[in-house]
Amino acid sequence: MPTGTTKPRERFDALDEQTQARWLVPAEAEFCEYGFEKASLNRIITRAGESKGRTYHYFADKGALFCATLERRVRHDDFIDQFRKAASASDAREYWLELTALCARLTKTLQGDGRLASLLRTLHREAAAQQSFAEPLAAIRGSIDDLLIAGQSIGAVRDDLPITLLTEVALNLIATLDRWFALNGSTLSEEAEAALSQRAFLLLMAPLLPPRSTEAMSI
Amino acid sequence: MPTGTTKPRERFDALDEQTQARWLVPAEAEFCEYGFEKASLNRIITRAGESKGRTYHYFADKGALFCATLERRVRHDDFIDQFRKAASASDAREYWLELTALCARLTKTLQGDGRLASLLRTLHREAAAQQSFAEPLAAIRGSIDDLLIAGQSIGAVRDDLPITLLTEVALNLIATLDRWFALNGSTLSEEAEAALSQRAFLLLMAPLLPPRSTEAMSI
DNA sequence: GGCTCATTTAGACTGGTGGTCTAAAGTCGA
DNA sequence: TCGACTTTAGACCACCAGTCTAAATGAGCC
Repeated sequence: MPTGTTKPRERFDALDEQTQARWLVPAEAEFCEYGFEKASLNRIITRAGESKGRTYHYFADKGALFCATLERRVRHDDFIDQFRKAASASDAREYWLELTALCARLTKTLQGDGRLASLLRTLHREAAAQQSFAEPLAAIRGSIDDLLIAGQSIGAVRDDLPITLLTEVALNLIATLDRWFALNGSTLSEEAEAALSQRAFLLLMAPLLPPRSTEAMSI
Repeated sequence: MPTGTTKPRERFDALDEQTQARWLVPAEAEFCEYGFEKASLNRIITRAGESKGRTYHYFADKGALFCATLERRVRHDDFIDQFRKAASASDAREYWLELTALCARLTKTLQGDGRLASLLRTLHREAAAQQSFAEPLAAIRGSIDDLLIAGQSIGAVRDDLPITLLTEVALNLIATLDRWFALNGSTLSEEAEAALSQRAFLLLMAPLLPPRSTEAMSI
């Protein structure tokens, strides 16, 4: 490493968009096709028409390239607004209606952007990818934490279990539903899938709602 | 390959237990420490004091070795009984009590056998591992399908969503809970963890129960 | 014992991996 | 024009999973 003033990441961010795309376009294609571990950095470099030295000058490692690729696709600004809106709901009904809308929008976004969906699935499946995306991921978890805490304060979300556990459950349920529809959606008609997808939201809601008395009894 | 009569797997199964252990013991240690992808077959072979030729004579590939390693640890006979018992419950209350017991037992088993827990977590996390364990995994999914269908017939389990979706959700919830406790359990006292773990079972139950009317309304 | 033929075995070898290193080329202020 | 620093190309490294060849071994059979 040089005198220590600039890090690969800063150097890359300073590049103009077009130059950045030289790596990010082939990288996205590669990561979408092969996932993280099986993606070949050598192949990406070759397809980018770049050299190894230059590549490692701008990226600390394979994970940093994946991170940059994912960050370019992800546009969370709009979602943050909807998060805030849901968090400021004044009763349980409004809260869950907002979350329903948010989820529907997420679904639509993923359906409209196959590349993003693919990268996110890779992120969810591969531990190595999660590691390189650790900070953004922690921020997302934090946002969900906040959202659930807001839900608790109006009685929309159970408060008999640790927040981080609920967040983990919610995050993994979303990923599970997404994956199931990605695998099984093709066997359904367009409308059937939409209807089912809406109903499947109940699966996400159910474990987050305050428990019913009958459940508590049975333990 | 030889005349085609015997396959690597058959050859390995024909070996006596002690000889099998020459591979399986170091393989288990390696897979537990590094997971599937990052485990080094070369290292396993070296630690086993075996040669590459002999190893590939008994195992088709790295996945086959992982499969054999996992199969040795997994003792599902006893669980099958409990599955059957739950499936033959005559009302919802009995059904869920049985499942509670089954889950408690699973928890205890995993706590008592760290190696098994580690291998199962690897299986859940890494797609490549799942691929080599595909048939057993399909069998497990089938068993859960059956269990849920039995639950539906006595009104213990919702029937407004595809069974395979419910199974996937259940399987992933179990894995999520297990992982959360593996990561966060150390910060809890023994009793607190046990109590919490029992309460967390509600998270698994909730999405499987027939929906309450208020939920259905809010959609 | 010998002969034959198939199986078993050791380990060199292959084409790939992510990542490092060196030395040349470029850049820029004085 | 010099010197100091940054950027760049690509040879190189250790290691990977998996293949291949040629020697060793073993089982029947004479």
